[in-house]
Amino acid sequence: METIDLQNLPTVYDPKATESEIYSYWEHIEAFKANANSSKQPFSIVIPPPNVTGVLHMGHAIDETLQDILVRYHRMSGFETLWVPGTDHAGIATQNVVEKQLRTEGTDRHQLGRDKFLERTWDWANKHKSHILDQCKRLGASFDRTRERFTLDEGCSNAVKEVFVKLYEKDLIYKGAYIVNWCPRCQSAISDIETEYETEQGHMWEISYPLKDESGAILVATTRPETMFGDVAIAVHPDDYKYKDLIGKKVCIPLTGKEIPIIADEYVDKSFGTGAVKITPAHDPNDYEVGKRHNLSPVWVIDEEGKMIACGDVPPNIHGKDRYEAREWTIKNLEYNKHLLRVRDHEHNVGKCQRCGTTIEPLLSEQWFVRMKPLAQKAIQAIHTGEIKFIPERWTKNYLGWMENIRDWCISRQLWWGHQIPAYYHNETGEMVVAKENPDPTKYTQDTNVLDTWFSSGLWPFSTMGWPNTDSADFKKFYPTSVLVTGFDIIFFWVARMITMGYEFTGKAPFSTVYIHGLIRDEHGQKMSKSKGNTIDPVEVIDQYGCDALRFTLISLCTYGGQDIKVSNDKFEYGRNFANKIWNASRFVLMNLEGVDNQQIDMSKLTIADKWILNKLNETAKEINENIKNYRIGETAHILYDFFWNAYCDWYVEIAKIQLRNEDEKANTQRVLRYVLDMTLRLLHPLMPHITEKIWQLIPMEKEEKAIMLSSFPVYDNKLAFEKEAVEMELVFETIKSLRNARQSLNIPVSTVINIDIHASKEEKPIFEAVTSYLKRLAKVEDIKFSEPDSTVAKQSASAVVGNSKIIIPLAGLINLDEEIARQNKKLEKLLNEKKSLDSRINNPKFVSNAPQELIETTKARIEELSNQAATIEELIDNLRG
RNA sequence: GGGCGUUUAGCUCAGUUGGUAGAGCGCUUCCCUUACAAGGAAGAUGUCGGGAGUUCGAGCCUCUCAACGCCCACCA
Repeated sequence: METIDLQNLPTVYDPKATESEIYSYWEHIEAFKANANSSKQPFSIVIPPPNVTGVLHMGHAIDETLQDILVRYHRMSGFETLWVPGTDHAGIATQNVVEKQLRTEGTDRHQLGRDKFLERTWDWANKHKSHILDQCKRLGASFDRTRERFTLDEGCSNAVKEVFVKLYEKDLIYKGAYIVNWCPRCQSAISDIETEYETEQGHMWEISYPLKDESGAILVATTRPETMFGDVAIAVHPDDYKYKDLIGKKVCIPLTGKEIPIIADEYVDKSFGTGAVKITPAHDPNDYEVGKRHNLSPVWVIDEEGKMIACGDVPPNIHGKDRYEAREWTIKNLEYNKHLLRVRDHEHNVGKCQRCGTTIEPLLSEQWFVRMKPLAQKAIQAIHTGEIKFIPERWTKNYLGWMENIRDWCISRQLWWGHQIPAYYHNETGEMVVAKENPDPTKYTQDTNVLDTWFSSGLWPFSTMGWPNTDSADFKKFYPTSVLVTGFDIIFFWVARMITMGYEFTGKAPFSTVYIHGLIRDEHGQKMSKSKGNTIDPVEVIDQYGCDALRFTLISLCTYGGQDIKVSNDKFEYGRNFANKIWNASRFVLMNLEGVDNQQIDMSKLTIADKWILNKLNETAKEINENIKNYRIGETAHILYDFFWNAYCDWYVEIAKIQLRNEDEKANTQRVLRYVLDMTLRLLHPLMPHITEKIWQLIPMEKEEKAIMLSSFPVYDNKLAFEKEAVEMELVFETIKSLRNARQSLNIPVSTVINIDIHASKEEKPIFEAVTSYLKRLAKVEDIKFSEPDSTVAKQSASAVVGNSKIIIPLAGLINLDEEIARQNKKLEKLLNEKKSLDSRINNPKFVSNAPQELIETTKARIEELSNQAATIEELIDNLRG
């Protein structure tokens, strides 16, 4: 990197210029590249692959940032670290996008044909594939682009075929006719979890089905009258006395007159509706089960587009009509023919397609399924054995609940974009062969269905590592991965499937930890969505505030409990301001490192303040390591913010200004300033990669690595523990604050010179003597005098009681005595209040007998201190009244 | 119907082994002090949702009630 004049750095941090420069530098030195042949301990993460159709949103921002923090932390901590990037082909979503394009061109996929359509979709995917990962680069993601994968690439496709064939051979995949959730718009089956239920205001129609023998009628309640033409029976509860005599009789379907039986089945709830249910096996999951029990053949009346089928069972007037139009026609005609006896408003839940929002049609059709129950066993076991743990823990219950009640997974989709099912049918005999390759393309035709997108995502942790080649270097080195980071919304879709597939095919958990973070919401707590128009574009935030500001803000909002995170645009000022603070403090340090040597800190020449900051840095390093290891990432942001701003900037840098003017202390102070800055930047680097790298490159010192991201992460070091000085400095800070407080509340202008007289206790005197230069500058004191603890106090003095000493500010004629008396009384009251409550505690015999000894000791000591201070203040007040 | 989460300063939220509450923003006062006004200094502000219990001691543990939110199941 070019040399820069450290004296003339801009006063405002410029993230835009910095970020692109720094990211290119990392790419240039290949800092993200993992080495599968390394002897270092591995740490690996696979990215939850964003959809190729996607544009970066806040959910990616938080997810990628958390992963990047873990990755950078481990890389710096000596692990061979791999973060695999990639994208998901997103079956339905992508096909929808391309189909939409075709529609605007006045054509559709059927006119184009499968091959041409796929060609076109591949073009589109290839064009967009890099886009979202390039956007992730703006987030500072340190993933290894040389290992970028796509769920539909050759390797993943090979893994998919391998898995499909193996599962089929073990009878864990089967083909069968079942009621599935059918989306009439996507024209495909979708899985149970792709179906979202919404409460809708509907109606309950009560329809009278006349008995064939004309002895009466049976009243049936339904929310979907248009399906009545597919009825094959009316069911009642076997014990329902109302209907006992009707069981076995026949009724006629109104409007068509088709005869169907009245049957008895336990499924019917006597108390709901009329107690009689129409059974439509082809269009309702429960009815299907009833139909099967009673050997009733299903009758299809609604087709794959949601239109009424032109068959003998459906009245000709509605042949080919949409299901809702058919409903209206049916109701009108039932009413006209006096078959409709009652209509009630009825609130019910309606299934919707997750992708397009279209109301699902339960449809009996032939699909491919994965038998999940046997596969789930190990995935459940893994939680109990602790092989896999969820963070936060509460998600385990959620996961287990789903796993233990898991149902078969419908994996076939009637789409073109995706992994085509590796089943082949003989053109003449129809014989089916399931194999990785077509046994004879001249004789066999491949199944036209493709697999659910999540089928390939479920293999992601090992398909990206070269599996099924278990000898591949990446698989051997980096599988199983270390941790999976994602939002709770895809625990069932994705996490659960990776775990089941991982165990089945690699015999191992694909990761040992699942780290679940909250969802990003808008400032009102609403989920962000394009349709609501309440999204915040991370790229815009980066342009406005900078990537590190975005990252730091988001991270600081992450709680250990994984609560959802509400953000609004201006929240990012928090991170922006912090970045700017880092920049300016660093700028100060760099400006004052002129002529600095390459020496280490001289530990024999440390001042009390040097020891305090080194101790504090050391404690901070310890806490950061612990918190990252425990996935308390939000906490690391708070700790570092507090350390850098409130300790390093507000106190140490201010004190360093004094020490730098002292020729004896200058050189070592420079080294301490530099060392603490260096270490703090390293601690901050995982959170704020760009600014820390930028500044680190500018620090004049010998560096073991080319980049901070490759340097070693600070850990606790015994040599830097200075507990005694840390406590002593607290007294110094309290003294300075008290003096500032006195000046402010007594309205003593900066221009007025004050002197102080320290009546120091024997133990505290050496501390005050060591820091007179700090007191003078930071508390704006001209002259400092020391007196014996019990010396007479000058009349008309303001004062401050700290520790066991008192600081006297003689101010004859300058202050309003009543004001000072009031100020002291307020302080006194505070002390006495605290003392009172501690007294009542210590006077309680039960407390003394039950509380831990250590607490009793500190309570006693505190009471002692409080009473001494209170007595001193009372004396001072008397003196003022004098 | 089952499960989970939330309720703490005006706002947004932290607060894991139970020892009398913190941050950011906002607010008040002073300050352009040669790193930073996106800054510095000094301050004010809380019966920790209601009720009961356990305990020497509860924001934290137990029970209960209330409000809001989410997930799962889904009776036609």
